[in-house]
Amino acid sequence: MLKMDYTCIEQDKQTVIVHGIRNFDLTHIFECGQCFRWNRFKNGYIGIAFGKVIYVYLKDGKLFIDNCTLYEFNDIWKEYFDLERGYSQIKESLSLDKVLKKAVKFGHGIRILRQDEWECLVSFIISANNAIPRIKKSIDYICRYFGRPIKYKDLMFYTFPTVEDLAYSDVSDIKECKCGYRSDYIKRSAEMVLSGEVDLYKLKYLDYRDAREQLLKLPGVGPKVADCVLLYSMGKFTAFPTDVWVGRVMKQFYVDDDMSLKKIHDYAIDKFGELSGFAQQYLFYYARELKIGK
DNA sequence: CGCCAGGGCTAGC
DNA sequence: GCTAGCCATGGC
Repeated sequence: MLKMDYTCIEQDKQTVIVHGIRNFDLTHIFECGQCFRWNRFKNGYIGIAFGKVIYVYLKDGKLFIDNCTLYEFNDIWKEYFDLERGYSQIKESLSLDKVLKKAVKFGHGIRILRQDEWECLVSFIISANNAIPRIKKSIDYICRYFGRPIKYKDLMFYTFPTVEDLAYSDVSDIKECKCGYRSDYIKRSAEMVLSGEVDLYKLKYLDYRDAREQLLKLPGVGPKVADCVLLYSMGKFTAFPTDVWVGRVMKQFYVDDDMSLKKIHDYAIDKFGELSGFAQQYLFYYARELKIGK
């Protein structure tokens, strides 16, 4: 079993080149619903995370990360892209299940990103009862309004605002970012994180249950949003975000049509165990791309 | 026009 | 513990 999904790296001017990359497809990674700030650019994607803009593309079986130093690769992107995890074994285990075998084949290059906790929290508060294009727009507005500008290739990008930026903001300004009734949740959650009432950046050291319980104290955070934050920013792979799409695909292949989302969630975690989060991600991408159950 | 979108909050049981 | 109605906003 391979521990890593790359072999070595080299630097060429402002680009880090990652050799021996496997189980890695940029479209799968960025279009499977786990992140909202990456956009197609030339042969790859351009985006911003942890205050840095990068342009990533695959060529000749190598991953090119432009606008990146060796230090930044090791400090940020190696973990962000979860490159030290071997996905082959995960995919093999999940593929013992007939349905997941198809889903894994369909989204073979999916990797679960390790995003910033705060950005992830706000993003998925916005996601509640919302449509993905609108979620992306609202997050973009928030970054333009409250974030810090960064220039790259004569293009302007904006960092995600800090906890303080939003805790001290005016709710009406958040509303101007088209966040609707979620604006107040964002402001109040920011205040609770800033005060330490919920110690957001320590939650990754707790187990899944305890970290989830803490997240559920935040306004705008229910079971589904909490699981997204746990899975996409804290490496809690027992999380199984159960939204309408996952509900549809589960009802199509696994459970009765009238089962509640909460029961489906519990059923899935019992079935997939430590691999629940990976299973969810393959199933979500499969279901949404193929519009299963709709 | 009504319905839906990566749900959560609240009231009522 | 569970469910029904409500919620901003825009695309269809």
